[in-house]
Amino acid sequence: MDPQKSKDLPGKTIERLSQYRRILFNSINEGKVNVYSHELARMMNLTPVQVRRDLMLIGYSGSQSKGYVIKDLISLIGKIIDSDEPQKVAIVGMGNLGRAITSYFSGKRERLSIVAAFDNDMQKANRIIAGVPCHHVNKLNEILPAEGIKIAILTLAPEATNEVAKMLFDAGIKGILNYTSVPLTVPEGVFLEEYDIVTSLEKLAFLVKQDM
Amino acid sequence: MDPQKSKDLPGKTIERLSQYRRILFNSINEGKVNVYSHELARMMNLTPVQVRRDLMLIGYSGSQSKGYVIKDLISLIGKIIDSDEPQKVAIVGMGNLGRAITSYFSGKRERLSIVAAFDNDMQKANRIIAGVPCHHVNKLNEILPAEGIKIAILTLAPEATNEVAKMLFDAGIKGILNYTSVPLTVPEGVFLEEYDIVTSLEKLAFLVKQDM
DNA sequence: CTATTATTGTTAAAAAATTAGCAGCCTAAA
DNA sequence: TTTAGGCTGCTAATTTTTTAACAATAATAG
Repeated sequence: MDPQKSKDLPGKTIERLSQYRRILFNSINEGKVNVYSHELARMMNLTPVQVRRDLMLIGYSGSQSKGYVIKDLISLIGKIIDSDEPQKVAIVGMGNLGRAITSYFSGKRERLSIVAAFDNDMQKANRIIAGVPCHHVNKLNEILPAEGIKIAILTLAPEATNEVAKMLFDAGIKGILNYTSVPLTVPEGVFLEEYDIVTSLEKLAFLVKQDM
Repeated sequence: MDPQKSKDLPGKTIERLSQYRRILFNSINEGKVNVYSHELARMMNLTPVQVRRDLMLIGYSGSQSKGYVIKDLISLIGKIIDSDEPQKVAIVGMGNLGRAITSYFSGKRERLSIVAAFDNDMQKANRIIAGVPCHHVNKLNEILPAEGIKIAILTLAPEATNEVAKMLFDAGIKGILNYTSVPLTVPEGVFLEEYDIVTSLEKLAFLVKQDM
């Protein structure tokens, strides 16, 4: 596909591409070779039109009779969303949530892996936690540039968030996945994804309440 | 505000209302009484226009000179998104993530609290974990209706997800917050919020890569 | 060989969410 | 008093995302 184009893929399409790929890995393992848009749609809980449109945007063509060739599609999605060299990720804050996410990822992906953890608790420094070496936060400045880490996951206490975020920017971080309850402001050129559990739960509670 | 109206508040506005409220609690604690749209916007990392629009939608009016009265705003948001009686939540799957979320919530909110946990590991049944009584999943059918639980958080292994989801629907669950990597399909009348860590991280990695 | 069916690819329409623009109002200073 | 400045509330425009509609195409059955 035209590499120029992938720059302006809609954000939502990127998210779905990541999910298509994972779902399709399962299908491959089940021995499937081809897939129709309506099948993929049902697996992902979308409409077939949306699937076709997403695939159109990335320039992938299937056949009218057989649908899409799963392994080709997986490979194309990889070409678009994966980077050439593996990307390293740091996680900051090794409380319950930090450990949960780290061990969830541990050894799961090779192109995108958590290679360093940080915490402000001296007890946790210089140990391996959930399979990842843990350092004291004051080492951020050394380790991130040295390891070439550009992406960080934030799972720390609200009080510390802003201060640590600043350290991350100084250390050259370009992408932040913020699981704190503190809304972050990032400098120009840094990407931010935020997710807040309480918000989702309150929204859900609202919808359920309204419906009664 | 007109109760009819709150039915069709945009989803994104609901999410922001939940966040406004939490941010405003902090402001109150710092002794602030009034807040301007641009202040609230900066705290939340939004534009002032968006803040004003959200507040317009819920029918709240501030004053041109003082902005909004924080405690009134908090109270109005509560009237809209909270339900009259406290809502009970169950969490299914007491692995790392399940425990992390549970202990994060433990005792934090009164109107919305996790009151029961479930796991398919017999070892975990009939114990208190992260402050919440844990049962075996085969008790779902008894406990959820008995306790009047309408909302469930899913933090279990992918293999088990679909089967357990079905049990939840049968037990009368009306809202599901799905943290599994399995996309769910829910029956008519059940609300679904999904969030997948891997997707966010892959999207972020894509954006960072593209930017270089 | 032709008609039928089911699928894709794409353009166009619709819906949802954000952003812009500005009238009107309050305050305070001149 | 009058004027200037800064803020809200709202309508309209824009952008983003989803959905609809349908021509084109391949396989299949008759």
